[in-house]
Amino acid sequence: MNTLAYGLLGLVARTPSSGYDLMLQLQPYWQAKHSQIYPLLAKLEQEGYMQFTRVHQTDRPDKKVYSITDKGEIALKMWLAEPTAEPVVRDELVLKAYCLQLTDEKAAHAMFRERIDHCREQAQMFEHIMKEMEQQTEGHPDHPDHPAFSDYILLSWGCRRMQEDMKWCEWVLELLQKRKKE
Amino acid sequence: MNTLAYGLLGLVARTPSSGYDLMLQLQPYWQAKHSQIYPLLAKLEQEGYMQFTRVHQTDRPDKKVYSITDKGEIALKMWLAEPTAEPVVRDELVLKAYCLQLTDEKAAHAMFRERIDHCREQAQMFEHIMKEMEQQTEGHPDHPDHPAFSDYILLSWGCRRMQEDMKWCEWVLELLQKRKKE
DNA sequence: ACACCCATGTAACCTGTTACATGATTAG
DNA sequence: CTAATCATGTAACAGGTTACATGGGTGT
Repeated sequence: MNTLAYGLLGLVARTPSSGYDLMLQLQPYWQAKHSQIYPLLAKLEQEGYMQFTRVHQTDRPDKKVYSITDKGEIALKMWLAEPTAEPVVRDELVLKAYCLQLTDEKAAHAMFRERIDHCREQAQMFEHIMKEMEQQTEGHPDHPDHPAFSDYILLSWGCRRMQEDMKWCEWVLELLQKRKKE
Repeated sequence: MNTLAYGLLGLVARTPSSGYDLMLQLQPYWQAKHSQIYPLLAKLEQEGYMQFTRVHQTDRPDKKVYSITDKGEIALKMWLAEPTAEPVVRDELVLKAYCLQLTDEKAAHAMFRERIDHCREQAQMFEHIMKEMEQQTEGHPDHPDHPAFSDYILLSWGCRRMQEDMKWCEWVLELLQKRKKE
């Protein structure tokens, strides 16, 4: 049982879903490809943490809809009580930033511009989902008992991260401007 | 040649260092254990990107001090011009946050408190190094031509990230307070 | 005496990515 | 007709962690 396994358990505990759907839901918060998810789901099912029902679809391929079992829910609750691992961040841009003196202004500028564009895109995506959610639920889901509460705090996390990353890049670009002027 | 390899190249390009030292320098920005670094350095040396000299020390074990070669510097500059990969973040706390409804107040509270403490510690570490740097260089290294400029922007990155993470956790804790009151 | 820091390395294992494979439906 | 989306899977490989292994010096 690794972190990804618990992440999947957490998702199916809320809403029974197919592997494909789980992959898409998880993507913004834990990068994992389908090739990692499908075998893991099979393993979790074999070991009794999940169960699945084959759902026939006419317009689309059939799918396996996984749902959590009692054993799965117990394991999930135990995981939640365990100490949390520290986050792992691996950002190539940070390593590149350390080598800024080896680049020309143009390349340095492009590097941070690209990241800013990427972050803006992602932030807008998060914001868009949040707005949709607020309309659907008719109000701000900022209360812990609101069914969409955890979705709300996760979206906020993603949005904040992107905005902070953007700010840092913009700050670096401003400092880099000084090179030209002086 | 993977990202870690370029990260190591970037470090030795600035200051020739031992594997042990590289591991420590890299830790805050790219988590890698010595067991990954040592074989990689050997490979980079064999392929001509780095060279090393064995340095004898009386009070401590001997060390291999790696420095960059011309081939290494060319490869490094080419990497800098290539498009940058998107950052990878894997944070167990985010997955746990999605399952908040399955936990009691105490566990939820502890989860975020622990993270806040961790972030504060890290942020203080970054701030401390920044202050030391400012004293050594006698002034703010916020100019791109300053030799400590890239260290400065990396430290700022680390500091900002920790502060933002803390803010998010505190925000979640505030929202969780509502559960009790109402 | 025991633990920690410095310093380097290997081996086994787990995690995650890329590529291979299939196939139906829908949108441009 | 071509590309994208939905849907599931396997195989090979790369990246990263944990454990094993060694050994001197320093601090408590």
